[in-house]
Amino acid sequence: MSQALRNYHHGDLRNALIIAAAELIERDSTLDFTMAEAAARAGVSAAAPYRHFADKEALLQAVRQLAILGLGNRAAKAASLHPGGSIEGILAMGHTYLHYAREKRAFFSLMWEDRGNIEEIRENVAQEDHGGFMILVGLVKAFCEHNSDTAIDGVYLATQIWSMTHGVATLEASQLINLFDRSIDPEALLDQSVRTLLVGATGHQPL
Amino acid sequence: MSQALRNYHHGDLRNALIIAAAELIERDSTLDFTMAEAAARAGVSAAAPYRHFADKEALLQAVRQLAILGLGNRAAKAASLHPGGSIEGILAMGHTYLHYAREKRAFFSLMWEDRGNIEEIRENVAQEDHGGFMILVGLVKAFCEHNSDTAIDGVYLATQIWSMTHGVATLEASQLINLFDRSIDPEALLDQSVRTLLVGATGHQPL
DNA sequence: CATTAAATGTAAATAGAGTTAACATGGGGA
DNA sequence: TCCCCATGTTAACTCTATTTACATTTAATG
Repeated sequence: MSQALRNYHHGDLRNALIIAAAELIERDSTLDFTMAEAAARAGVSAAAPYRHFADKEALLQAVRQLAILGLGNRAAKAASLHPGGSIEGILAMGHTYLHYAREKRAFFSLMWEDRGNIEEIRENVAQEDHGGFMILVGLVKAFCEHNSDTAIDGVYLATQIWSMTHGVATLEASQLINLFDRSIDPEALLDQSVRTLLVGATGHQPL
Repeated sequence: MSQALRNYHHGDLRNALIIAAAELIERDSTLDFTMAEAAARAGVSAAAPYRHFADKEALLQAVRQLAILGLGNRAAKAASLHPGGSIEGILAMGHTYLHYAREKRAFFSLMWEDRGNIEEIRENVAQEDHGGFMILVGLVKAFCEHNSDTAIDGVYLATQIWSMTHGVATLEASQLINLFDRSIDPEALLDQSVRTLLVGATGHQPL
């Protein structure tokens, strides 16, 4: 099977549906596209998707993988722009996260949405490095090696930083980050917090 | 109008619906109760709710207020158990938050869900102190007065702490907080992070 | 190469949920 | 007391997900 104008058998419907769904999510900035519209966009009938996905959640799950990969790619790109072991690389990861959360609002929320099957997720997600978390761990470890004498648990510290970053991103998405002080700038607040966490962990002077 | 067995006119349907919805959310730990079931539970027909709420989102909004108040009450209670200016009070707020997020999963996610109307939310939310944020601000300010010479922006520092706490709570809810290290304990990680943020802000020694 | 089972599409039906429309009731003020 | 309006009711209506029964290829098999 080659390209577009196939009759009856599409040839690559599964992927076409994932792309169609992603486009609709992108277009409307919401997750409530209809299966029928995704199917139509892929050029098939409304029932066809059910040959490839058990239900809408299964299709969303596939899009979720895509979204997580997308964030991971951005993270990798951001990290590559800064010298290893530098704090700038770590801060850039945070900025990338905030930027993604803003620009890809619906995809971002899709990522953290309720999904079932803990263990299955755990596997998928771990394989994909889940949006670049291991990249952050690498940056954190490198930073600590350059800036601390004592051994530091990179995963632990990275989890602290991720939590902070995720908190800022989600509170901003809920329009609550500057509920009581409109002047608060998410990036600045995050940067400062991350610096503090790094200083606290390494025991060094302010950066 | 007095109590229960009213015919035709319910008497207090609006509140009865809010309670019914909250009960269903509590029972199923999910937000997808049906309007019909909420109505039935309140003893009215499926169309009756629309005399009091424009749509399901409006009913959810009312429940959301309740949830936010509930968290605020817990926060107030937690704060009252610790001496003013102590770090224990601040840490207890975090524990309360994590506990609420676990115990009232659906209510918790409802709080941060997409809702429209930014400015309206801002008003409602600010009036209600949004889950006890101002209590946290008070605790933080008191702490800083006891532990620092320089002036500290309490709202800013409290926002950092809230972000951290919110990040831990939401990542835990998504089962991601210990994705790469199953031994991570959310409370411990949060406590440590909050201490670091406080130390960083006050410039004092580790607590 | 013909046959046929498995995979993948289609159209039409089903079912559940939100929401609206048209009508009913009854409590409270003029 | 009477009438209006808020509040309920029942019966549609619409939109979606999903299933069922049937159609068409593809591809493996003899």
